[in-house]
Amino acid sequence: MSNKLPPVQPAGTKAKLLDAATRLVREKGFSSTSVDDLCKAAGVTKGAFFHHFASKEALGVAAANYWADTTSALFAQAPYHAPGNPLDRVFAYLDVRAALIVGGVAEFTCLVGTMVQEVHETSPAIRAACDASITGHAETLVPDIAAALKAHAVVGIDPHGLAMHTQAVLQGGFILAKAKNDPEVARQSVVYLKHYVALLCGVSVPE
Amino acid sequence: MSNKLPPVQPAGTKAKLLDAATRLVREKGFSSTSVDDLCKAAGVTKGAFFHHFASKEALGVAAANYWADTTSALFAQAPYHAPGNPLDRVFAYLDVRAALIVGGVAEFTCLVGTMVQEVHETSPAIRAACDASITGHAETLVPDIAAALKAHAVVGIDPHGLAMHTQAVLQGGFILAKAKNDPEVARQSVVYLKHYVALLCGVSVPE
DNA sequence: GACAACATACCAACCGGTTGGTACCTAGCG
DNA sequence: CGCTAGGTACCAACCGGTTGGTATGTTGTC
Repeated sequence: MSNKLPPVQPAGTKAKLLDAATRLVREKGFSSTSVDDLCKAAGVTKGAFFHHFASKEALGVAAANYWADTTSALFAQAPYHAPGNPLDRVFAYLDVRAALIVGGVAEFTCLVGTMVQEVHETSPAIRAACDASITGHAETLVPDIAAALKAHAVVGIDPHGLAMHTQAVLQGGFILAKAKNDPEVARQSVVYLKHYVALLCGVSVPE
Repeated sequence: MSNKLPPVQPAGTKAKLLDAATRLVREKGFSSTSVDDLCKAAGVTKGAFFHHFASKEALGVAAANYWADTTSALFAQAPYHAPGNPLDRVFAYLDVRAALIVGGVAEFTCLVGTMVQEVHETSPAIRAACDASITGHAETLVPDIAAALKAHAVVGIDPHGLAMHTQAVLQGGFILAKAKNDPEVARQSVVYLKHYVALLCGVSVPE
């Protein structure tokens, strides 16, 4: 009956706070989300909050890292790695991204893109964590992009730059979706991006 | 010597507040910019603020409209309308946009893109004003885009959709520039967009 | 003397953060 | 084995400062 595992029992106070942050910050922004809001949403007290995080800024950094972890796990097991052809994997990635843009705006938008807008000048630590999340994800696309460009003899395009460009299109689509309160404009931008990749590689856009 | 024009004399308290908002909101975000901050930056008292604006939210709406006015005046007199060829005008527009992406992040980023991220769910009035600013600017590009597509016999592309896509690329570039604290990534995304337009129209990218 | 354009002083609510304390688990010791 | 020392996890109450907003007063102009 001895239980040597982590002493916690229900779901982890820290994780509950991080989950609450992921939701609330995307709804209201970082600075409009108060520590009290977070605690209430997570069902914990403020004492517990400051036991786990030295400051609200520290929670911001932790939330960005948590976001990087959960999204990279999501994309690692996503079905877009299946195609044998690298270009088809790139197309499949963009299809997955477009398919994820559904429902309420706060549900499909990017936590770190939202946070970095607000705090890029006031919190270097959060800014760096958000940058690491975005850039780290973009880098996972580079092998497929590089292989696709090479296979189609495309020259003069930097795979890293194109990977960052895909993230720019997604982040910009999120902003437009927020402005219009409608996901459609963001999905449409992914279609234009897919079209660009197709033209670049000299193939017709699939589907 | 009788002056029947607006009774103001120096530079306009309202305009000073709006200018301060344009600067501070891009630096710190909307909710982190307090009414006191705005007043101090504009050199006016809080009584003056609430004389001109019913609430902080009302200032947000006014700032979005002010932004729409000043940027549309800027782009109306920009040199990209000169070329006789519509496609060249589109390229020139993108060159102008890229050329504007210089200096500190808060200086070239978009006020309404920043604001709408934060308040899209909490302030419908500000959200609508930001949408009007972005969409209104995008619509000014439609005639040139439509003419360019027609001149090059491109079918299946909606000029309105492509115009919105250009704004998505710009807004996304701004976010990446904030994350990296470097304008270069935003300029680069404009280059990819220009490349897309060139491929679409079957021409080589100029310069 | 009516009215717009401010200024000054103030307010209740809320902010991030701190305090002192409690409950519980584990390690070590005799 | 019992006991205690120390650490982790958490809580309720509180703190000084800041928040958006207001009430009231003053000034200059038609």
